[in-house]
Amino acid sequence: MGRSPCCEKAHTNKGAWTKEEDDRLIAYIRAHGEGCWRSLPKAAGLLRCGKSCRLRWINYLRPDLKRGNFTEEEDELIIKLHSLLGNKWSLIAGRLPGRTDNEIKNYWNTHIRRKLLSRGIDPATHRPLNDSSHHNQVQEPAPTMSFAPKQEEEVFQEVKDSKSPTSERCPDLNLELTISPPHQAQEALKTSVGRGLCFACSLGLQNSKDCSCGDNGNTSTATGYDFLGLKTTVLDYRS
DNA sequence: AACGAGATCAACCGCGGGATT
DNA sequence: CAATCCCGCGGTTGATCTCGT
Repeated sequence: MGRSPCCEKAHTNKGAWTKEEDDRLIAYIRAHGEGCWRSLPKAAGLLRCGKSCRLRWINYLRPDLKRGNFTEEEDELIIKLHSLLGNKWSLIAGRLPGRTDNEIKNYWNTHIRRKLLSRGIDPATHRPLNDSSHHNQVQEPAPTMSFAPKQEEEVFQEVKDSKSPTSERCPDLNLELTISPPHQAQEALKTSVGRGLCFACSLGLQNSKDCSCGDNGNTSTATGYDFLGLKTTVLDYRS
């Protein structure tokens, strides 16, 4: 099926953005809002393709970007999320306010990969590098991931729907742990997340807005569910 | 000071998939 | 239902920066 090119390549600039281009894009989006990326360049007087404008705005010009170094907490959160979701950078970015998928992807490839390797952990599988049980068919659940019974199938479905490359690349990475009988899930939650703390607290992010401990006392229900943003609105920079 | 190697990150590319016609 | 449009994603590239020699 033929696909029309995203833009008239012959008349578009490429490469690094100039200050003037940035200013034009910012001014246009301030006045008209995001969206209609295909028609935006012409309307804004930019010789760029819509995709390029979108990327520039999302990854660099958005006012709510955090920028700066990643904190240790963010590092650990990214590692945890990657162990569950694989290279779903946009999903991971959705749980890190002010961070973009591109930024996280770059950070993963340049910093975290090396960090995990130095710990003797395979960044692709999140298993010890010399773990011979890697190829076993029967797996133990990952130690820290568990979901409340009520929502676990939804969570599993989301991961499954995402056609996680992790599960294809690493069939041993046990995503099945999300569909355990209720009592197992509860027990796993108590032991792995720790004394009924929510996932955010288990990562040391007490009092963060992702903390669901205090919601309604039903900590175990809120945890994994909320963790993937299925109960609460997934953080969305576009909103 | 000069150079090369490695690290970093902004930007590009191609594709998948939902929405629309 | 098929064709097309458009958005968004993940992988990759290449320019620039940093550091060691």
